[in-house]
Amino acid sequence: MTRGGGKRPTIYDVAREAGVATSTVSRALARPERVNAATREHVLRVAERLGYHTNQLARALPSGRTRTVALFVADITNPHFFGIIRGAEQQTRAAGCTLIVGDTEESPELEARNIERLSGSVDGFVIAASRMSDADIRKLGAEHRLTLISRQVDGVPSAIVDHADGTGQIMEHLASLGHRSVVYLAGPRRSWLATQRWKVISHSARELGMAATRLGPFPPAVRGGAAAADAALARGTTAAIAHNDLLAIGMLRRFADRGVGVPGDVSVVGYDDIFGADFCSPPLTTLAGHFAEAGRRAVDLLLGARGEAPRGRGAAQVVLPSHLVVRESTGPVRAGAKRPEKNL
Amino acid sequence: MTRGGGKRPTIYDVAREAGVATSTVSRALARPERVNAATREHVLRVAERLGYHTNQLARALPSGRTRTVALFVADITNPHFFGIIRGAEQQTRAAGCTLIVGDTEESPELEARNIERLSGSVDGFVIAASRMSDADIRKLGAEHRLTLISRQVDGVPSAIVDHADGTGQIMEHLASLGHRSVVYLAGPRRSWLATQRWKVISHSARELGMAATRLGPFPPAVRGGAAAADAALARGTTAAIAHNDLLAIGMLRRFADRGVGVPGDVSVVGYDDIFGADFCSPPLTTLAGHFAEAGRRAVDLLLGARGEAPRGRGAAQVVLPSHLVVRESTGPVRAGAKRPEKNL
DNA sequence: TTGAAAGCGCTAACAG
DNA sequence: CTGTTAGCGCTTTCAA
Repeated sequence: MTRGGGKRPTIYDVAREAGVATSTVSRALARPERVNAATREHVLRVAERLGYHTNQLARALPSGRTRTVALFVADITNPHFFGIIRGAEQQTRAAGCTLIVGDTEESPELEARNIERLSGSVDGFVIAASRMSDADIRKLGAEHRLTLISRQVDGVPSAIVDHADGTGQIMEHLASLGHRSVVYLAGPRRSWLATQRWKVISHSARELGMAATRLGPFPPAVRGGAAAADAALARGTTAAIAHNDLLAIGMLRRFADRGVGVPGDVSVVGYDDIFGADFCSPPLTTLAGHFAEAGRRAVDLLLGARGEAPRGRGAAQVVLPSHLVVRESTGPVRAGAKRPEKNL
Repeated sequence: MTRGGGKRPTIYDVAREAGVATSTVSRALARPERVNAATREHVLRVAERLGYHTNQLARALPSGRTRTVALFVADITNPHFFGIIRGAEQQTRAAGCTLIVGDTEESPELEARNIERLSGSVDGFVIAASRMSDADIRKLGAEHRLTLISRQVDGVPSAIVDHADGTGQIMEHLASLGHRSVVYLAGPRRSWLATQRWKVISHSARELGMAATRLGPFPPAVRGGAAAADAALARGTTAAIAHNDLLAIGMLRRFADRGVGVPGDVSVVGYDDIFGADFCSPPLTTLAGHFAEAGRRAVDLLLGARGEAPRGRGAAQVVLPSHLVVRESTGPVRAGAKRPEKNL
């Protein structure tokens, strides 16, 4: 409640004024078809006149359905999550529900605590880029309605953008440009994406006859870029794949400061195609995906829309397509470029 | 409620198990000082053992205090609002409350509807860049707990960044570079900021002996940049002030496409210093402010923290400092630059 | 300090 | 189709 000068009218007020029982008012409001058309009209008119609005809290108490869903993101500062938040917000609103957003600051403890705190006040949780362990997520998934974004765990519904396939695209792109070595600047240790991506990178590298090195972890933010760029340089690689665009942009800046040419001396690739990826210098080659759509689907999954499979065994695992956006931060290996050093 | 395999324990369960009355349990939980230390300990231990968690819904029903605040932003896509959202989220969480965010899509109707819908489910509202009329806001402010961000209305608490003073800084900066004319690419018609800024621009222009023209409105987004840039060009101005950084970045892109030099042919200034303003080309001169702090203060105002003045007459109007970040999108007028055309 | 009991506003049987 | 009557889980007088 915000504040009622003279108290907001309740169904009791409407009932008295309309000369009917409260249950009739309740039905007229929530189940119009189960009330005589005439009385319904009458009740509605009285409610209107009194300025009645149903108290969602009171409505939720008996049923336990709050029509609210909570979304947690690992870092609300990262533009990448904007798309997810926006999609989730749209879909939640479309379903007549309300969205709560929380920042878990890359902390699995904070994730768990938030869920604990909000449990009972929301109908379910959507977690984007969860840093919790598979086991903890599975446990939480058994106790609460829960869907994941950018993370897959058996038995828990999820929506991700196909970064595995996308990472393959990145590797082929680099190989076709003549790169013989690649460095992956990894994200947080607990990041599931980081693990998955490295798997694909190292596997593809073997197939393509390239050398691949994993460095890090680095904070997936612009400020992590300097250290990441320096580390990549120390390896003498010709191609660097950053954990995300934020890190890539930070690297671009560092390379510029150090007089290292991009893509002349080194090619740089990012993930997410965030706002700014198209106008940084040079514009960034990056893996794009419909993250707003991922947000929407995750909410759908949670709310049980679209006839999506339930949780537990056979929980729906939505995989959205990704595509590589080639811009100017990647290019052919320059003739006479340094040979990659040995993969330590 | 999410879902309880075997029902979540209630204070009744705890009371029975602990051999006390429910009211004692309630007190032990909410007013520890009003219960005997020994019984309190005992009750707490039992609650712990049973895995009891208070149902916030049930707690809110009698009191009407939901410990939840709603934040509405005009466009959740705009990075500018990220800072505000983040600050609001932090402060809300610090106060032990929960934040709901909503996108009002630049629509005053949607603002009003959202407030109506959530009224009763939240303790108050924070609206950033409201598009409603002063009268409507004042009315809403009388009926609900409400604070504003980037908008001032008599009698309603608010937190803004000092764009009036900041706009003066912009004008002086341009004047000192030798500009004799300036164009303001205005934001949405209903934008209070747009009106305020134009007032300062036209006033400063008179004082500084410059010509000033207002063009627009333009959508305050990157996509609005092309039309804005073309309009500015048609005026033959040497300096353009965009309603926000998004629009400015869009203009930069258009100028580049058309071969117009920035700042050689025309200087460009934006507002907000959003993510990306420092690495677009050229890096953007823009008015910066602590928007996260504005978000924090707005929540403080709402929750009545910091001993801030209440609403009504003398409602607190927090004004945060702004400062001009001079980058490379502004520069001296080139010798032999086109003369500004007559101000129509 | 503790217990009994009356709600908060709405929904959902169960009768009529 | 409509009214009566229990609750939902917690807080809060009012007594004891």
